[in-house]
Amino acid sequence: MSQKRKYQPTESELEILNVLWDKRSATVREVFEALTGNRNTGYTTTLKTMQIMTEKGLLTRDTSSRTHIYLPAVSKEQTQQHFINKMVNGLFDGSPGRLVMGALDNKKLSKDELEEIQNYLKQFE
Amino acid sequence: MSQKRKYQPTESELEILNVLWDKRSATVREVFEALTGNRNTGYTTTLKTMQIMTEKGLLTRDTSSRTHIYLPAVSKEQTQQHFINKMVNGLFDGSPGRLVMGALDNKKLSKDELEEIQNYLKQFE
DNA sequence: TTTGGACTACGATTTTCTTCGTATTATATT
DNA sequence: AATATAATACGAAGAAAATCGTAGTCCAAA
Repeated sequence: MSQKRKYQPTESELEILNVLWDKRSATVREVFEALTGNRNTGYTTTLKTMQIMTEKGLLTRDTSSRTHIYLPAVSKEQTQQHFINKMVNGLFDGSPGRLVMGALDNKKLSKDELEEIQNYLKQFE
Repeated sequence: MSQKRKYQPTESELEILNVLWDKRSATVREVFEALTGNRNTGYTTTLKTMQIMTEKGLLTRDTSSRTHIYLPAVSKEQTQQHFINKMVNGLFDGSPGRLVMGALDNKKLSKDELEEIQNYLKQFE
């Protein structure tokens, strides 16, 4: 029974998580730097959001030094599955298969990716 | 160039759209009835939300009778693609293929659905 | 014809998310 | 040592979403 988490990341929290999933761990400054380009918000916005995420249990942090070091407390895969389920239930009549087919229809799907999927599918046979 | 819609449905707007996509058209009362079971909100909440959705251009309505009749103004497929793209960008590194594989990993995927996907994939070869 | 039920309109409240400014403290540079 | 730089904490404003209550209107049944 996969215990349902109380808090799931919001949109801007997801952007922060993406940075942390990529870097494994980072300071607020590093996350902020990685984010500029995408977003255009102030440093304290990122700080505040990461503090809230820590309260929510989405991040953990090492506060032993003055400059705190943050880590993701939720895995990317776990989060992906949550949103896949949400999408399946909310938009694909509860059928994961329909989501798969919807994603296969996606215009941005490349030949290479299609081939990769073909191969991936073999493992289910 | 698929013109990007100004408004995309929120979560509770999506629930309403699902009813309308299913029924093709419905009154507020009918939507409300269909929703009880899922949600537990008052009638005027549904009414208000549907009025806002009409302002946003997500619904249209026939107001010639006292009891208004609502219709979806956006297609399900179009909406699905929007959220697929959003998910791909926000959670799957911009790769639709990874979303497909994530959805294939979904526990609730049945044997039948897998087979259906296998067949569906053939059309891309 | 009166009255009760069902409908719409709309303002207002609550909650959640996002953003920022300011105060305070620690560190580093001159 | 003094000052500038950079970090955290925190309150609060702003915006969007969700919810509800009430007022007013139409219609049908008694």
